Amino acid sequence: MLQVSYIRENKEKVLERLAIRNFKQPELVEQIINLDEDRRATQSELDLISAEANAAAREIGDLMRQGLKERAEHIKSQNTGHKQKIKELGDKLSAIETLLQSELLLLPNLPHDSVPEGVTPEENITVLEHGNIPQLPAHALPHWELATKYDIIDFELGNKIAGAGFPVYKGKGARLQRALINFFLDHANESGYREIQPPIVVNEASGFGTGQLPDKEGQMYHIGIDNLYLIPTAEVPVTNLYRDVIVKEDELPIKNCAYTPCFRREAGSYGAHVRGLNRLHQFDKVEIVQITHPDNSYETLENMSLYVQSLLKKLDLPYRVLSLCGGDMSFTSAKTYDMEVWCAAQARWLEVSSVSNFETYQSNRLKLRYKSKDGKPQLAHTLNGSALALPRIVASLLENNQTEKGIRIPEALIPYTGFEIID
RNA sequence: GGAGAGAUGCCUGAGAGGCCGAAAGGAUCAGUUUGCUAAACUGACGUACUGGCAACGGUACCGAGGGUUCGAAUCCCUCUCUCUCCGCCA
Repeated sequence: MLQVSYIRENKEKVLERLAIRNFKQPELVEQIINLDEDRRATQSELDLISAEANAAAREIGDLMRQGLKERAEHIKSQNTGHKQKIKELGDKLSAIETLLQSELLLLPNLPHDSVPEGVTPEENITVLEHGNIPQLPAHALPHWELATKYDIIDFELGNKIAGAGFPVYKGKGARLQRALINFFLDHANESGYREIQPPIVVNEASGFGTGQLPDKEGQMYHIGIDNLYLIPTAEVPVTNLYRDVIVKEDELPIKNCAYTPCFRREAGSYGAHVRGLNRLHQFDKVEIVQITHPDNSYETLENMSLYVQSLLKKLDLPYRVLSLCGGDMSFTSAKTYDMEVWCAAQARWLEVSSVSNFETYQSNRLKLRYKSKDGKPQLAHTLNGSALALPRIVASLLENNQTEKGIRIPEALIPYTGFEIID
């Protein structure tokens, strides 16, 4: 959520930045500024009357204590209108605030100056490509056929147990999952991320804190009886650890990571592009989350990008890095890099990570601040990234590394799997 | 699922209609002092909105929302959450 004071003082800049992301309702900015003015006027009026009422009450109290009951009664009779007025103004104020709040929620984050203009994914900028596109044998198979061939992932069985999008991993398939999780966690730990094991259900307040609620309500599984949501990403619980928190400046940066299963309803998805592991309702992911000083967040974003790339290099996966254009970035992001891995048999790039700087957009909602030794509390910057999401990594490992003898496991992963080939 | 207790500042915890934005202790920060570690003493020490160049003011906030009252952290109602005991269970 953007800060009203910032919008008020930088109206032109806000409009210009929103245009970069092709935002369709620029009139909201004007409305918000007007509402804010209204809010402040009402607030002052209310403050003034409250001050009068407080003064009168104090005087009555003093008089009562002195036993001057008559004079007290006199003042009482003179101040009968306050209560009514305070109530009216209070109601008016909260109505304005509710409206203001709901309009603020409709404004996306402002893209950073370095974010490319554009509307569609085609306008994303390829920052770099790394690795060689593998040459596959004549009868190369897509991963969902390989999964069946080697009996490592069973989509049918998942259908029976839960439904489409809930695969069952078996044997070496299951061990590969576990290996990847440990591989990712170990590397995150080595890079200074503290490991967190959070709840995988969250309450409403947490959903609001990171912005999944109210807009993405339909994308989360909701446990009605207890009013809890299955997390769509570890970002939600791990970032919400710092909701309503003021940290000390010298504690920054805060680096946390977590492995969790992630649950997404993916309502409305269908078609060939979501076959196999490409898009699931439940998947595993290691997430990295940082809270930084505003001065450092873009440097941190670059470092997080490099960190994710280092994982892909270790796994020998050809990848490219995209800088998302304004129109393709998520609502809450100020700048996002997507990492895509080449899936050889499908012959397409698949997104395996998304690294974003949210600047103060999340922290404003979370009320996540830092305090310098002398200064006032300031909003911190939050960043996160997948490091990494498993299914598409598995898909590309299967497709890219298929040989006559079986699926070759990359060198760096063998200590984790305990086997060199899936056959 | 049954019964009970509770929710106050960074933490512990007092406060039971006005003198309460809130005692006291701890933590933290600044200073004084002692040779170091440490201790003692002094001072500072919530957040948000808002007025003002500033000094300094105003308002709100004691889990949330309502109510009673001239006046509510304190009384009443509703809700949420936490804890304890019993039951069930990994």
